[in-house]
Amino acid sequence: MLEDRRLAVLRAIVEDYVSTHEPVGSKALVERHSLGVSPATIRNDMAALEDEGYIAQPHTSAGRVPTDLGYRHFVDRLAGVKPLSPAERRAIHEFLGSAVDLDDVMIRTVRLLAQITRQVALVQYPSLTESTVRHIELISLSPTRVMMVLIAKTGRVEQRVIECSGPVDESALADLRARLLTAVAGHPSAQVDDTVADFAESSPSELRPLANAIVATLLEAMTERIDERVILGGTAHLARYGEAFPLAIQPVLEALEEQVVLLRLLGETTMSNGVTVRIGHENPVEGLESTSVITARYSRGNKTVASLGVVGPTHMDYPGTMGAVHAVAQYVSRILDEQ
Amino acid sequence: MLEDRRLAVLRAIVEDYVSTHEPVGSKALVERHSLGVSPATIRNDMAALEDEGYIAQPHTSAGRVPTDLGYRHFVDRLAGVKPLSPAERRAIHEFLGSAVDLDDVMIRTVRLLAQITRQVALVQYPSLTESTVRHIELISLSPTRVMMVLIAKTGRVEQRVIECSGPVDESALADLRARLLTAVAGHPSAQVDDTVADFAESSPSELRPLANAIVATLLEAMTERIDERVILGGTAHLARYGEAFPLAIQPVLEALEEQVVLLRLLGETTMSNGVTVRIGHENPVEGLESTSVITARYSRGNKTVASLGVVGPTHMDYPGTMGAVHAVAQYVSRILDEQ
DNA sequence: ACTGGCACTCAACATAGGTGAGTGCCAAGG
DNA sequence: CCTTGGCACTCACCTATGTTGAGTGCCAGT
Repeated sequence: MLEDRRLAVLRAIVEDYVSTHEPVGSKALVERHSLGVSPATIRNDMAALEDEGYIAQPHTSAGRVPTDLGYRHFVDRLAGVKPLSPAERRAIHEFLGSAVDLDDVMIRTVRLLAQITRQVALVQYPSLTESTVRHIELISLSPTRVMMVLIAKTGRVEQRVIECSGPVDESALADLRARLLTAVAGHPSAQVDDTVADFAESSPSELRPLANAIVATLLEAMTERIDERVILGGTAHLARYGEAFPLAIQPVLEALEEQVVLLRLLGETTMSNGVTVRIGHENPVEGLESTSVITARYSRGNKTVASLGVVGPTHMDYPGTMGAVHAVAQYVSRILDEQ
Repeated sequence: MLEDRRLAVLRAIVEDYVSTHEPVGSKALVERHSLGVSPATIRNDMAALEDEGYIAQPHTSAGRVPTDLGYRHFVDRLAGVKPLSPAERRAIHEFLGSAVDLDDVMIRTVRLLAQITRQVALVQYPSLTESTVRHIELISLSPTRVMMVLIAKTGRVEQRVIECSGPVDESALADLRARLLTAVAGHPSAQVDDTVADFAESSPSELRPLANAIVATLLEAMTERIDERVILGGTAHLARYGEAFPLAIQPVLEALEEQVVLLRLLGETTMSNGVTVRIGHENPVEGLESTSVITARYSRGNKTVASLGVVGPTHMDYPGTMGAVHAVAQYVSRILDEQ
């Protein structure tokens, strides 16, 4: 009972602070929420909550502000995930549905997520690794440069430029291409290691160095992980908080420019269903101590392939943002299945 | 003579303001530059310069600040382009030289440019349109979905998903692929319109709708302009100016999120050699009234293909930035030639 | 347990005076 | 005609000094 009210007070503080962005005092609380007790009682509860570390005072004689721990409690116990309105769901579906290729899906997703959450959005490319080779093309760019284009069965395309030690003529290249194709096409990637080695050994000795280079590049390209790419959108939303908060945007912008950092943020998305919330100092990244990161996994078929999410100030609307991230992840999964 | 000194004063004002970011007064000017006259004389010159619109006072009894017109004059008549140091040139060459493919070149370029200018960098993808088809691959993703991968002779790769009205079996697809390839491979794009129409007409009637869809997608993909992509880097540098200046970052960040805007900024790079500078309100873009944009074209072979540049506050170091943009454009051209 | 009352704190706002960098103008000198 | 020192003036900026009021903690009374 008593414990119940304390939690209600914490919830009320978080909600008020998120909407007003100003420290909330006992009097304002009883006015805005019907708690049925007097400000003095609330003050006692607040003192207790402060002792337990859920809220803090910026300075004496100011209202209270939730701490990271307070938000954590709010997210874990007090708040649900706010579902999107039908209109929003429809808009998402239409917007993502009209994407023409994978790049387009990714770009649209990041824009969409940034727009509906009004926050910085991150989207990781789906991992499409294990795949058999559909076609390989060798293109002579200059006498000593060959470009290899690899098309996987899933539709992934990789291109690489290979340096040759000496000039290579077209007919030799055509020969290599034909033999390479029979060596790898259709074979699952596990077998390719072997068949491709045969290809190199069976090549005429004057082409041996080039064949070896091709094999090396091919194997590297096949294991290349496209899901190491993360795209970013909505950075302008950062400026909204501007100087108003202990959210100096410079370190945040700097952190978000590092692909490695973005991967780390998305990579630790643990919960396989639902959304992951990392609050303030819980973040494993320097420069993002006063931001929260909300992520979700998305899937293709029934395998989870990658993550997406948003980065915003710790005083964000958690239920709404979690709902949006969750919904967008679902819709992306659906779109990818259709493709 | 008199005119000469006035220009020297303008130059001194621009240089001081750029380095201190504070309005510069007559006394400070004579101290920092050896102009050989007294502050009173400078005051007269300043009054004249103000009448002509080159400088302005933020308020009465403050020093002077260059106007957009003042910067324009400075760039056109007074400043040279500061060449980079050998160390910087070496660093550029090494950094760009180790790129593995086109995407990598672009990404490295944008990072490099942002880093050395300490400003927001833009890089447009090179236009690689006019090109003959090297190979076309049709891949069945699901019974009613076909993916087309198009490899151009220059190494450009485009992929498209095509919806079929009914299921298509593998053998029919193999047939289409073979005939499509003979119809377009090696033909310059001008002829393809015709040969490809023949292909569609000669297809068996049950495949006619699919063949037509393929042709439509192919023609669209061939005219697709890769140079409509612009990548962005170094946005964190915007925050450095922060609240200190009439450079509210929000509108700038917003503007820079629009691909269309970025294209417009880079697209109007007129001077075929050297660099283009657009100052403050000269910019054709809303939200960038208090920024300057410095761009240069880069080339492959001896054709200019696209532009790159930086966006920064009007009070930037013009000679240094122009030198950096120029040098990077040159090095990118060189790298592209080598590939 | 809850509540009303009360003294206390302190950021935020406002007001007022002082300081100084900077200006424009002018009359005198090259 | 250009330059210069002198001088009165302006005004952003800083500091000092109230004043206010939202908010608190504590306590005695229900």
